[in-house]
Amino acid sequence: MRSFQEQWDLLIRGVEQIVPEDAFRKKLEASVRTGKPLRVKYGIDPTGIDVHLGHTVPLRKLRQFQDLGHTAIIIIGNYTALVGDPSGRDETRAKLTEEAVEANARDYLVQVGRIIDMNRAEVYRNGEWFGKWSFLDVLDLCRKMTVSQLTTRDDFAKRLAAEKPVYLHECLYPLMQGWDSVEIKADVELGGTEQLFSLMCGRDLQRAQGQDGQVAMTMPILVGTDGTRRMGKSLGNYVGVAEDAVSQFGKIMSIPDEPMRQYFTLLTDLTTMEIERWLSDQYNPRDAKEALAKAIIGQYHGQAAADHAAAEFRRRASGADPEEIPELSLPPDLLDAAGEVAWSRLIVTLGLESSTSNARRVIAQGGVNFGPEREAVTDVNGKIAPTDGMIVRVGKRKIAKIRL
RNA sequence: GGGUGGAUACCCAAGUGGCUAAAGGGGCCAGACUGUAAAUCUGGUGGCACUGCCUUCGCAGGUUCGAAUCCUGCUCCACCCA
Repeated sequence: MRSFQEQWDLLIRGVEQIVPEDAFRKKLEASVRTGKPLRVKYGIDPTGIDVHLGHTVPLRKLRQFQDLGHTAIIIIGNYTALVGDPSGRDETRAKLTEEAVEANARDYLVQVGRIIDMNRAEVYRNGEWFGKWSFLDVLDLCRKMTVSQLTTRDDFAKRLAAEKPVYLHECLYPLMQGWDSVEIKADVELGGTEQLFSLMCGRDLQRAQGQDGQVAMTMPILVGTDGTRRMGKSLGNYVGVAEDAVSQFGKIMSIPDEPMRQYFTLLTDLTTMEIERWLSDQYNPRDAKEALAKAIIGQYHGQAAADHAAAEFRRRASGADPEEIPELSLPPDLLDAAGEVAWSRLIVTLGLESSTSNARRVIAQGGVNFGPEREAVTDVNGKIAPTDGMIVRVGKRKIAKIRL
């Protein structure tokens, strides 16, 4: 086992806050001294199915704990998912059916396995204990928190101020999450900064049960590919860990320059010195971003795939056609007696635009060309006699090859 | 139970009888430029058999030459007072 100082230095990297820091120091020291691993908890609500880079921030930290010999504990909030976590939300989450939750949970665990060593991790569903509770038990749990404690929460306070609804069941969420910590006797709980309230709730509940309260370790919220809002599926600004390398590469290259430091720090293992070097004036930001993308993608697809994705991206950036062009057979009745078809119709048939109106617009904007010579299509009402193998390009990224 | 405010295009949000396929912003798309699918600038952004036609402003009716705008009923949402 590594020394206290070594562990400490590694573990605090990228962390937003440790509350209380002092308690963490003591726990870690004790662990080093006794050789007893810390029990580190991370909870997930199985509400969606795409694990994205934002989720990997606390997960990577959890993996770090694991690599230092501590115990990773994943809590699947199958019961809490039925409630809906209000944290950081300005709206109420939709509730899910139990079957959907369980399907999501299984899917989640597979994806989480890309980051966490599942062979060494403990996994629990919080329905394991909450499923056995009676209403009295619930009431008893409710005694642990006051309304005013709840309303001091930023997200609730905001919603109340904005005259948006706050439902009672949402108020129970932090208590449930906190109780999970009691059940598994957590030493540390990881979460995003918006989770602090819930994490501290767990500490309070544990102490009320006579346990040594857990330490809350919060990680910064990763900004999405738009560079402004948090990464999230519903915002469409996320990079999924299960996506193919080329797509991931493109998305990472599309982030603004500003969040590069955050991405480097939270999503790669590069040392602080290496990161600072990439961000210094001696490198073109494009090259730094490429290094960033490679470092991230390598973790999920291997270095070879990452390099390939970079090469592929360069090809496209230089205007060349991608290696693989989707091919599509045209239905025979598409062509008229003269063997021709309207450009707008062809573009829609090839799936390059969603409507003829859009197709016509993009033609009018000079965004369509075809064939090896990249002959431009200029006439909105124009027709073409398609030939086998003909390539049609719309905009910079959309392309298709015709099969007759 | 009583009261008030609200429901407009992908999202936010103007519009309260005709000039409204519907302001503005975001997002998205295209073009230019470049350091990249960054930034910046320009244009576009309901559909179609497209110099025209059709459909859209919570739902269903009604008034009117003409309605997102007025009337009636309904549905949904929020807040306030009890």
